[in-house]
Formats: sequence, structure tokens, C-alpha cells
Amino acid sequence: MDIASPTPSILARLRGAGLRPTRQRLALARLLFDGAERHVTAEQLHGEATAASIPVSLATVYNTLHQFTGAGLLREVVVEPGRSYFDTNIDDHHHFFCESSGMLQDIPGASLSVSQLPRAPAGTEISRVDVIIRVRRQIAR
Amino acid sequence: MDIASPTPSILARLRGAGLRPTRQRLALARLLFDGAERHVTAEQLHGEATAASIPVSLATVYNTLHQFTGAGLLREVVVEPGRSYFDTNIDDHHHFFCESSGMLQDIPGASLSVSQLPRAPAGTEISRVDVIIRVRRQIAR
DNA sequence: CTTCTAATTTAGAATAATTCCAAAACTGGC
DNA sequence: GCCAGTTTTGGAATTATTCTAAATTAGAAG
Repeated sequence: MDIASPTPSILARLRGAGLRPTRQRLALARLLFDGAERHVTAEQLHGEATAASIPVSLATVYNTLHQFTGAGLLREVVVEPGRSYFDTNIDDHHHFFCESSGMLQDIPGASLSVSQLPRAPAGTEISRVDVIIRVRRQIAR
Repeated sequence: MDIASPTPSILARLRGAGLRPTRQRLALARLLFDGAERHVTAEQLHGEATAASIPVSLATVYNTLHQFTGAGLLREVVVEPGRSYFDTNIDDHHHFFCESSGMLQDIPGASLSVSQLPRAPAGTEISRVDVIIRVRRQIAR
């Protein structure tokens, strides 16, 4: 298996986040960030790593996803009870979630706006505003 | 234990939803709808029932919460992976979710507005728009 | 008031996603 | 290379939830 020549930017991203560029973190980061933006579950990513002959335990996949999320490299999206998605797109944006198929789809931040945001409860500050537009397959007609 | 004289409106609500007013459904409905609006988990509700000497199994609590949700008597709110809240407020509204404490708080529908809603993906229709304002306890300063 | 049938409830086992654990392997500095 | 502190690991443990088959119950009918 080829683990040489990590994309420089990926190495830099890990370093910048204060995460040691270990073999498994580099491999997972490459799987996550080298393609188009997307939403993955821990199981999925673990499956991809295995398929790519990158031996990494599921526990490490979970650890890594949470570390990346904590470092701002990923965003966790919660739309279904009992399953977490991790979004490689960390720009300001929202989501469509199809209840029929389970598909998640990004909505660019600019194409939707939330106004008249109420004040956060006393003693708290806003960390993020999530808008989830739940859709379902259209009933035949 | 007193299970007589269910609030008429509760009986009517169950009937209207096509749900037989069984002892456990009536009791749970009373726990859910007889007080102020709130957010409960299955475990919590089961605990309340037990505390009120209403013998009902956890499985029934889950069944009932889902039936009520399907009938539009409750709304499921998903904010944390691995835990579902059920909201007794079914009016148009949104939520504050405190990541530090796990507290959920309603935001009346009118005090926030989402505009420029993008078109739903082809073949789907919008079932609901959820806005979750995530807050966290303010850092001391 | 009984009887019957289908709907409902139940305890407990089963499942699924995730976290925990202590031991083994690795990383980076010297 | 050697060490100390990080990481990774397999497997057990945990948590929330769902499933299952048997027992109970509600409501209709007689």
C-alpha cells in the first residue's frame, strides 16, 4: 500500500490543528478530503479504509472523526436518532435531509437566510445555527 | 391508582387519531399533555409513569411515543446522536439546544424567519423545516 | 353479561451505534 | 537508537432502541 507523499495541504491541516500526522490520521484525512465534499458515517469511512487496504480500527475512526470535528476540519450533522454524519464541508451552509432515503444534501449558506434571530438564553452564546429542511419522496399523483 | 375521568379532550384526541384509548395510552397522554409544553425522552416518560404508579413497560412507552408522533400529537426533535426528544408543542416553532447542558428550549415560530427557501430536490417535497440554534454556556470573562 | 377477535401490551432478548479499556505500537525529540 | 508521551487497537461494555412471541385487553356481537 502506498502511504507516501501525503497531499501537502492535508499534512498542513493536521499540523495546524495540533494533531500528530499519524499513519491512520493521514490515511483517513485523505479519504475524507481528497475528493468532493460529502457526508459520511463512521461505519462508511471504516468500510472505505478497509476497501483501500488501510488497516484501521473502528475505534480509531470514531476517535479521528471526533478529533477532526473538534479541530474544525469536519462538522457533525445530526438528523436521525442513532446515527451521526460527518460533513467535509465546513463552510456556512445548511441541509436537505430526505426522510425516505436518508440522503443528506448541502444547501449553500447564501441560498437561504435566517432573520430575526432571537437572543440566546441568558448565560449562553450561539455556537451555530443549523437549518434542516426535511423532505420526503413525493407521493405519486 | 386513579385512572378514571380522562380529560375529555385527551380521549377525543386519541379517538381522533384513530388510536384506541387504552389504559396506558390514556395515562401517558395525560402525563404528556396535562401540564406545560415540554420535551421528554422515552426513559424520562417511563420514569414519570413509574413514579406515578402507572405500570407501563418501556416498550409501550416507545410504541406510544411513535404512534403519537405519527398521529401528529407529538413532534420528534433530533439534536444529539443517540437520543430522541419528543416535543409536546406541535405548533410551528424552532429550538435552542444548549450543548453544555443538553437543555432544549422552544423558539416560537413567529420570532424567527427563514426566507429564500430553496426548491426541494426533484421528486421530493418539503415535510418540515427545522431550525436548531446551538448555544453553549458562555465562557467566563 | 359472555364470547370472540383483533389490537395492544409485555418481559426479555436482540440489535445498532458508540464508547471505554488496558495493553501494544508508534512518533518525535535527543 | 532510546525514551516518554501519544495513539492505536481488539474486544468488552454501554446506551438507546427495536423486536418477538406470548399474555392481556378493548370493543363488537350475540
